[in-house]
Amino acid sequence: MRILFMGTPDFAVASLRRLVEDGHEICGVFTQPDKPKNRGHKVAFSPVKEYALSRELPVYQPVKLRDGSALTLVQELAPELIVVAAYGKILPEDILNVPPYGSINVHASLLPRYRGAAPVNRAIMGGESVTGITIMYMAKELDAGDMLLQSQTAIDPEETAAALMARLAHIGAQALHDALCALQKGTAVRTPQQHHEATYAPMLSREESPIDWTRPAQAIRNQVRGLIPWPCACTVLGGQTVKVYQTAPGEATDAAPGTVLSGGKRGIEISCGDGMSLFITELQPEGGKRMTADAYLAGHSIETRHA
RNA sequence: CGCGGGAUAGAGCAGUUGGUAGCUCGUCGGGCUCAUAACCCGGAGGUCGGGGGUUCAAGUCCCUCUCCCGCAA
Repeated sequence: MRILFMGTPDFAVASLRRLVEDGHEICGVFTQPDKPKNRGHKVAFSPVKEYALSRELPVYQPVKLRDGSALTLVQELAPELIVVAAYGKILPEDILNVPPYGSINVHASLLPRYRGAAPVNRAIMGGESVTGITIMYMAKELDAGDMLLQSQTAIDPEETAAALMARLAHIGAQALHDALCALQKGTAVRTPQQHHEATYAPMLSREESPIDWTRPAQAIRNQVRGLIPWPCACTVLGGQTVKVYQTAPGEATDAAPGTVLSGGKRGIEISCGDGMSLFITELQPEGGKRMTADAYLAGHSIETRHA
């Protein structure tokens, strides 16, 4: 099939790669414009752009989609189908309606739950034990279109958002493949979403990083897992901000939330809001590298209070 | 030229006004203990990121290169 692909991060690359390997004709790849990103002010290409360039696929990086020129471009590319995976821009209806087969989206949640920009992170932060991929037709309202198929997977209790995201990228690619097969055979079924059960997964923000130790231990552990690799949960230890990468379950305690109870081989034990503690087992101080709590303790003294 | 922190023993850190490098953990050997994520004794391990300069003397001061990281985007 002649496909116009739109995506930006690694999650989207898996789907694009699968389309290419399945022999589809990729008439164009839309991805977010290059922006000054890293330290310094170096511009970095999106993972999708990197991959597209390596396959010599035509890359387009429109800044605005509603000024008419993007619509004209899509019409000129004349795709039979548009496939979107974590593109990061809202598509106007007139563009969605260009291809005869319509426009479909690879979304990393079991819709109608977790509609929006950060479904994987929010699912983990919400303590979910199951999530998945939904392939759906795109509609005017965000992530509200009719579903083509879903594929679910269990979330390991210790799995980080980064790890789950990588798994879902592959599951998504497979689901996309299956959906396209159904579309081409004409066996695809449209299932409307149960809109009243919809929940939303808004974009993550840096303000969600600081750990609130008055929350329950498990909620904090979910926050730590869910915010990896960005923005990461953080707290203040000995006057300096540290990112918390991994935690382990603790024990019952009656200490005030946020109290450092111990520091040893099991990690740095801190009391939480529900009478339980947790152990920080892996962290990263400002300006330092990611390290185990054990290593951190070798060169930092423990203080008994923090923010 | 966006702001800033850092590079010292396998790991994490100290190192004062320049004077031949120290701590914690780990590691090796020994001891103690019913036992230990415990404790005691002893040992090994570093051309102080690379290059250049100042000096009688540089981890420490100056210049430069490379790499790592936090913030901001």
